[in-house]
Amino acid sequence: MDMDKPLSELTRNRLLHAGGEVFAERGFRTATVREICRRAKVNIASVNYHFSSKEELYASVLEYAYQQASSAFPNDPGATGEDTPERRLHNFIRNFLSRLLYEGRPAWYGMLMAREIVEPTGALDRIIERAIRPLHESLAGIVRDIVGEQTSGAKITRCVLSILGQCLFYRHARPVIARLHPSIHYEDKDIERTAAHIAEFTLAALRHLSKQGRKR
Amino acid sequence: MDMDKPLSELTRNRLLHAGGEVFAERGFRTATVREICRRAKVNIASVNYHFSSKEELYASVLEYAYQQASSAFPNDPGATGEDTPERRLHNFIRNFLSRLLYEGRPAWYGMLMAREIVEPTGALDRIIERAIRPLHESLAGIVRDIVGEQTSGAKITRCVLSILGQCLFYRHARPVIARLHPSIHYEDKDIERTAAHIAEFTLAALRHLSKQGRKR
DNA sequence: TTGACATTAAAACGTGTGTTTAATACGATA
DNA sequence: TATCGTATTAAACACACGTTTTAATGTCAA
Repeated sequence: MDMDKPLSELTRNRLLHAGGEVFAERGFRTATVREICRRAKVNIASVNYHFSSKEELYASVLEYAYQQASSAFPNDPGATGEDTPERRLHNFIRNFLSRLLYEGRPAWYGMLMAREIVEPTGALDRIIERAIRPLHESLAGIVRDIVGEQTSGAKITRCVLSILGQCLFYRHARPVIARLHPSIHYEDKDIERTAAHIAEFTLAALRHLSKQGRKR
Repeated sequence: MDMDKPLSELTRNRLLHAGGEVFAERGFRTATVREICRRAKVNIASVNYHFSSKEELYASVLEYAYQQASSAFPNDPGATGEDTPERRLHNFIRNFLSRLLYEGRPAWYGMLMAREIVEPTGALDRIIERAIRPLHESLAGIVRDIVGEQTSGAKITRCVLSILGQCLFYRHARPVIARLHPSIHYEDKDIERTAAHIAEFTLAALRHLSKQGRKR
């Protein structure tokens, strides 16, 4: 989408796109309507005309980003019935990381979700039901397939949180990681490397739990 | 410290304490000087008189909280030479979690640090050198003792990030976890339970890596 | 008691924010 | 072309923020 051609674009769409960028970069609170309008090259009153309020714009951006993300990054791309649970776990992790760390339009939702987790707004409940809970359940299914049915639900929950925590840390602590470990990058093959580590670390833990479960 | 006895307290200390609370709850940007002064029951100009600016107050709060935290939660309490690396890891995790999740004065630093990680301010570099890097190195030492000297530094770094990510997730995603898993609480024995899980999960992964290392 | 300095307080300042208002422009239709 | 509904815009509003200013008050030593 070319921002230099105002005559060919609808104002509303431009606000959605600029809003996606700015909210993803800054989060809801720090993002300003003026910055969004500046990027969209529209008058500041347009936000209230088209969206009523900054909050409604944010809600609409979330909806739009969700639609975009659903097709670009499905939750469980490996669920073809042919992959092993181990492979599905690895795919899940790589997929989730890509959403969080990739910097382009389809990544808005991942970034918006990561921000919402640590800086909750009124939209948190909707994001939980729309994205986080399904994510959690999908991952829980994979974990259960690996550790077996004898492992308690509470234990599986803990494992899911451990996996999500590892992944999200690379998003949330990015400035810190950049300072402590400049060799860790965020291009495609680095995301692959990160996913491989998390998958290996996690699989080892899950196999241990699987054996633990079988001892009872 | 009793906020209802203004005559017995110095204004500066009251601002430090109220600032500690508000910055920990809200983060630097969202915290307001007016809220801090309201809690401290002092006039708003006092911040500029005693601390020059909101930023200087923040920096002083960090310093004060750091002093408090250093005695209450030493980094490696198990380093008496008698504990096994496995036990030291468990102690480290429990200790770190306590800092992050316990809600009382000594926890300010952990909470401030957790916030700074996801919402960096000008104080980030200082916090990295003061707290995060030492934390990282301490943990890296423990990890190395478990996996052995043949494991690469890069791999150890990844493991450290995996451990920190698991712990910090409970802090950063607290509102989400509260909604998805209301049975996960944050009292002392719950922190213990969380630490036990993370330690078990992590030890299993590290033992796997230890064996991997020995195969080469 | 006086004077110097420190501290506190109220009011105001300067700037930024999201929102509102009224005027104008635009596009479609009769 | 005129009319009407919609969209856009500039200016203003109301409020919040961190900071400054100024005057009053408190404290302490001589």
